[in-house]
Amino acid sequence: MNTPAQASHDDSYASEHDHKKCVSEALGTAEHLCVVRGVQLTPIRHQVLELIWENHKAVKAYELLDRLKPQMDAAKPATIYRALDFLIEQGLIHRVESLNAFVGCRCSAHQHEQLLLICNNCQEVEERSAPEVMQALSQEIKQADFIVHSKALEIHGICVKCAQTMAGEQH
Amino acid sequence: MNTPAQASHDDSYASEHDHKKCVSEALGTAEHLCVVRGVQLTPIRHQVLELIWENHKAVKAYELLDRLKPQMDAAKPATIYRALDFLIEQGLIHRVESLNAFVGCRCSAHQHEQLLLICNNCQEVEERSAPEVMQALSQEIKQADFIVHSKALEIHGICVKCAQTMAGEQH
DNA sequence: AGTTAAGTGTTATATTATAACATTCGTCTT
DNA sequence: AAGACGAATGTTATAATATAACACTTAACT
Ligand SMILES: [Zn+2]
Ligand SMILES: [Zn+2]
Ligand SMILES: [Zn+2]
Ligand SMILES: [Zn+2]
Repeated sequence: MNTPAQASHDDSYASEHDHKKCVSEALGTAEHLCVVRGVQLTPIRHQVLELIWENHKAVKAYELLDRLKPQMDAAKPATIYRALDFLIEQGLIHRVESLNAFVGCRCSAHQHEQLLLICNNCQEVEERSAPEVMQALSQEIKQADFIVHSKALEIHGICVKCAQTMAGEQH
Repeated sequence: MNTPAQASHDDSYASEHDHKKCVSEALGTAEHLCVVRGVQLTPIRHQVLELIWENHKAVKAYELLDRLKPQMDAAKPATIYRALDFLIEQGLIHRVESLNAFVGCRCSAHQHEQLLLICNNCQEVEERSAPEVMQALSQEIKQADFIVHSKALEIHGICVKCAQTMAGEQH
């Protein structure tokens, strides 16, 4: 009937925020946008989006496949990749190029290209719209006479929570 | 539909600049840096670096392998990946995350993290140090309390030469 | 009914990357 | 000289990521 064990375990981010709200907002926005756009958020696509939103970590396609199989025995790589293609096209998830992985997008309704801060320790991804960076980038690209199709702006490192945890453990 | 209308000769960039100079500078710098650092630019590593520098396009690992085989029949995937790992560690090449490909670095001796402008038409990659972008990025990352390990800043689109070619062909 | 387009099922394969262990070779030690 | 070592490479196998190709279903439209 429901899924009680969602935000209770090792999810560090979830321990500090109301992740159910993240999920319901993301799914609600996705459903709304798909209706408005006249595209189909089919059961498979919806399930994959939910799986991606289990947490804020970047997740691999084959890990999603493993997570989907219990609910859908017929799931194959194409099942996942087709759903991912759709979700990316609709701007509902980000592909994290430097990890070959995927993460839910919190800004589906607005501009989609964001700066991604990717923690090498916990795999969580923080999106930032970083307007000053984007402004400087526009200038730079204009100077280069380059016609932009898409941007991948990915920073790897240690997020603030992991940094605190590590500091507390003092090596 | 329209045909892709690629640049007819393989080396559009080279037709407009002295590419031999690019190569000799890149190899010279690499040799020098490796001596200074006390690391070995072995024959295999040197050959792979030369192959990467055949042009300014992002090149795939298995394409390099194919190019290496005539010179080195024993070449296997590990041969290439080990050489690439070394060249990346030494900052002599960039890994283009969004293409799973590699390109020579023109700034080996200086800072290595650059903005990459990647042409979807000709695959050439332009590096730009983009100081204003980097400055804004530092600010943004600082605000996020994030500890940076590495950056992947990749813009896809159409380079100025391809744009001109396309415009000349009047679509 | 016939046609079409989107979505999915299914099988197979292509592409990218790493693991694991053996061998070679130069250098340092004894 | 013999042995030990570490770096690089040789070699085999496999893991991980992604796409191609074609069949089938469904719903909408003609
Ligand atoms: Zn959340
Ligand atoms: Zn973290
Ligand atoms: Zn050149
Ligand atoms: Zn181009």
